[in-house]
This record gives sequence, structure tokens and C-alpha cells, in this order.
Amino acid sequence: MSKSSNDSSVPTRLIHDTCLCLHTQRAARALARRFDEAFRPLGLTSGQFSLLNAMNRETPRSMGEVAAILAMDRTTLTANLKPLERQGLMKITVDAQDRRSRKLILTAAGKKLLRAAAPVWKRTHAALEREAAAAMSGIDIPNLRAGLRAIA
Amino acid sequence: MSKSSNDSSVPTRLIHDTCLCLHTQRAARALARRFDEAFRPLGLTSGQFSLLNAMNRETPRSMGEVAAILAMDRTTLTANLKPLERQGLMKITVDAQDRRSRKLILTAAGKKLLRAAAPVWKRTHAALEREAAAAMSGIDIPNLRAGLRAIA
DNA sequence: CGTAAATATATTGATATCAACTCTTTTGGC
DNA sequence: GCCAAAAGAGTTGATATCAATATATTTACG
Repeated sequence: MSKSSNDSSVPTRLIHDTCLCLHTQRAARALARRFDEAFRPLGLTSGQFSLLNAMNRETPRSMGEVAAILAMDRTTLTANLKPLERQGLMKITVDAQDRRSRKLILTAAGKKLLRAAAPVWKRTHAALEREAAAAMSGIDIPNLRAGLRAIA
Repeated sequence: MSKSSNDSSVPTRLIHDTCLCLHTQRAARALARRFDEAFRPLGLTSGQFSLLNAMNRETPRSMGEVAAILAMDRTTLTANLKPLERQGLMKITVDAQDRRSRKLILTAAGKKLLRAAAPVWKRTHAALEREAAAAMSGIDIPNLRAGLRAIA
């Protein structure tokens, strides 16, 4: 006889221990909280920091380009831009070459905030790498990044 | 003179390429979409699947325990339980030993849904691992999981 | 040229996420 | 036993996420 409560061919325990989706969500939540806290004095979240970064270039990107870079749904990007635009950190302009497309442009305030956030990021990321090394001896951070890219 | 637009000591490009927070968020979004799609015929999201899994045990867990397992804020868990409870997949009971605490208990419907979802998970995860191997030759999935645990 | 298909984005509705705050219950010091 | 501190959970408000759907613009075909 099999056990009464867990007779599935794929036990709960195996799924919990194995699932890359769960492991990635767990890490994503933990890292978001950590960077959110670090950026809080600047009135910025971790996601907003990544988003501003993706827009910080000479040649403005379109919504679709930024959404692809962040592996984010286009409609999520539309929503995420609203608070940034409201705070005057960036603006959305119609692309003159293709009037369906939008160019996402950082304002001076947005660039200034990014400059202020950069050392916070550097400090926080360095601490994260130190702790990761302590938690997992011989952790290979570049390899971890490559693995994350492979599953994204 | 330094360049006019990017004179920060930490260039945007370096942050974009390096940031583990961004890489993890990207992967988390992509995997959530993928598993959400696979579970859709069952009316389940990837997060709900992980949550039901965390509650599937003989000895019920409390909210705090489940939140810790998922690296999730306690208040997020409260919110996430609402649709599951409404759909009759689980119920929340007061712990008789400690009336502050809640025991999270899967219903028969919840267990049945989990059993139906298990093969979907198995299939989807196997496909993910295949594609990850194709994207990154020599990818070490157990090592990737360990790295995710180290940063969570 | 004109229209159907494709492309780029926006809106709506549901769930997810967390900080700040509140409420209830338990624990510890006395 | 009493009361302050601690612990567990719920509520509110803001942002994040995506599917389904809608709108505007461009492209392609005839």
C-alpha cells in the first residue's frame, strides 16, 4: 500500500526541493526587499532603479525594447512608467518616424537620481555577493548570472 | 573631461550586466509567465501552485512558517490565501494551542487539484531544463538552485 | 490607392508585493 | 496575578504583474 495522503507520482517534497520557478521567485522576492530597502531613502524601488537604468542612454529606447530587456510584459511596463512620469523622472514621447512607437527619455531629474542611486547599488550588491559567498562556499556569481539568463 | 552623460563612477551598462537583482527579476517574470500558462487550464497560477504545495502536509503549517518557506512577506501571504480560500482549496483555522496562530489546511478539493497539477509541473519543468541546457551548454541545474538559495 | 494584416501601445480587471499600522494573544518580569 | 513587551496575523494604500481586449498606426498585397 502507498501512503494515504501523498500518492501522487510526483511528491510534494520533490517539487518543493526541485522547482526552479519557486527557487527563482523566492530569490526575486528576497532581493527585491533588500534593494527596495537600500533605495528607500531615495524614494526608489529596485524595479524602478532597473527600469531607469534601462532608459539611461543616448539613443532612447521604445517601450517594446525596454520591455524585452526587462523580460516584462508590455502592459506591465506601461503601468510601471506612470509613477516615474508623474514624479518627473522620465517622459514618454511619440516617435516621429513611427507614430505608433514611444520613445522613453530620462529627464535631468531622472539622470540625477540615477547618479545618486549608483553608489547605493554598488554597496548593496557588494554586500550581497559577500553574503552569498558565506552562504555557499565556492559560489560562482558569473555562472549564476549565466544560469539565470538561460532560464529567462 | 569625463563624458557628458554618464560620468557616474558606476556606469549604467555595468549595472545592467552585473545586477543579480535584475537578473533574478527577469528570470522570475519569465518563469512565472511560463508556468502560469501551463497551469491555466487548471485555473491555477505558478505562485498558487507553490503555495498549495507548501500547505500540502500531514501536520499543518502556520502562516509565518509558510511565509518563511516562500520568502514572502506575511501580509502578502494573507492576500494570496484569499482567492484560494474563496475557491474552497484550503481553509484557515485558529490554532488551539496558540490562538494568535493560524493553521493552513488543504481541503480535499485542494489536494485533488494539486494531484492534477503535478504532471503538468513535471512536463513543464522538464521542458524548461531542456531549453536551459540548449541555451547554456554545460548548465548545472542543481548548482543554479544552490546559488538561488544562497542569495535568497 | 485601398484595405486587410501586422505592429506598437493603452485600458481593465484580477492577483501579487510590501511597508506602515492596528488588533489580539501570549510571554516574562515583578 | 498584573502589566509591559513580544509575537502572530489582518488592513490599507501604493506599486507590480499579466491576460484579454481595444485603439492607433504602419505595412503589404492586390
